[in-house]
Amino acid sequence: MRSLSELEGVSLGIIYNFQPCTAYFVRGQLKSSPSSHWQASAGSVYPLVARLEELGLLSASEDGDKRGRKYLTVTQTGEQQIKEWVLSGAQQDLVSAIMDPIRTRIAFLQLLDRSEQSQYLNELISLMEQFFDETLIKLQQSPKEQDVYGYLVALGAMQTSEARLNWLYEVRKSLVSK
Amino acid sequence: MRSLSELEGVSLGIIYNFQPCTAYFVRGQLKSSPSSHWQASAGSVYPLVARLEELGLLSASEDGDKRGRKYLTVTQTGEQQIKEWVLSGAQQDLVSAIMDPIRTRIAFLQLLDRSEQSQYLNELISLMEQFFDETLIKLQQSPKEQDVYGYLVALGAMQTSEARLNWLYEVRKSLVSK
DNA sequence: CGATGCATGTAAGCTGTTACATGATTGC
DNA sequence: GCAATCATGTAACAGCTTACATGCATCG
Repeated sequence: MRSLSELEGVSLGIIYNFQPCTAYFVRGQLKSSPSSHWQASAGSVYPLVARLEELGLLSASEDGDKRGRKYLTVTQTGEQQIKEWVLSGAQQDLVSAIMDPIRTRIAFLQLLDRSEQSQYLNELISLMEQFFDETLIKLQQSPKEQDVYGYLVALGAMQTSEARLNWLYEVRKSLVSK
Repeated sequence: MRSLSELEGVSLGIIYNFQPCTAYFVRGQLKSSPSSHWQASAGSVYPLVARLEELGLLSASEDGDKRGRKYLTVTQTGEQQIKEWVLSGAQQDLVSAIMDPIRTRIAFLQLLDRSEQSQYLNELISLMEQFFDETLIKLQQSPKEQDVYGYLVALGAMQTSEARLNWLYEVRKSLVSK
């Protein structure tokens, strides 16, 4: 059986953690996740659910309630597949591949003149500080004892964010004093 | 004019930094970039170059040399587009959206039993240490005076990597001692 | 003279996006 | 009663991947 894509993996995982739940709920979880990378549009999630159902990884309640809600649960095969997906993290490319759109752009900062550069960096730093504060608050709200895994994920998001922010300070320092 | 995708942005940027150069060279640069997220298969780069040429953002030497090489250069319009792409980094979603496949998987670690968890975490940490060492070496080889931007990118990759590794240590600590 | 690397490209297929369309329920 | 939110889905399209196909150049 083919391996799951990232979106398939997280989606199945979310369904597993909150089952029985709806596809709509999964979308909400994805949107509010610390890595807000997941846009999880309707056009991706519903076909995805249909796909996973056809593969026998999850089952849906027949034509839902009067409101049209279909409740999803993960099958045993599905559970096994999530495990394999989680374990597939232990590969060089997944460990190394951390893409940062800001870092990517810094490589081409020389295209801007000096004043544009410092203005841009100030904007970036301001936005990053905002985001960092948000992740800090989310972390403090995250109940450490109740859901260790959720807490650890929030902690990771916060620490990565902190590292990026500190790096941006260094970038500004070396480009301004240059 | 529509805005550039991430891959289009970096590719144009690379061509700008190294022009005149070939599409093949761009692929090589993408592969060796610190964010090795970019796979840059032939099937993506060549159509991309054709696309950007049609948009008038870059121009290619007519049917290349005997060896078939086509040299690419960025037009003035293209230069302006890179600038806009760089500046487009100052948006909340780009500042926040840092996706980490490892962090994503930790959210579902409870599916593994205790011994599987610690074995998995040890594997991850071992791989991360390897990758961190590599980024450190790359950073030390990166000539700080000659190419500040390249140095800063490498520095960012190293610091993010360091933060992730330290986070993984904390994850292991809290899950083992639990 | 054969393997490896340089260099170009195409075709099929999958996944995801945007935009649209529909209808029930809840709260003001 | 109307707006917002819950909830499902579809159609067109874009972008990227894998796999394939081709040919020249260089080095041992």
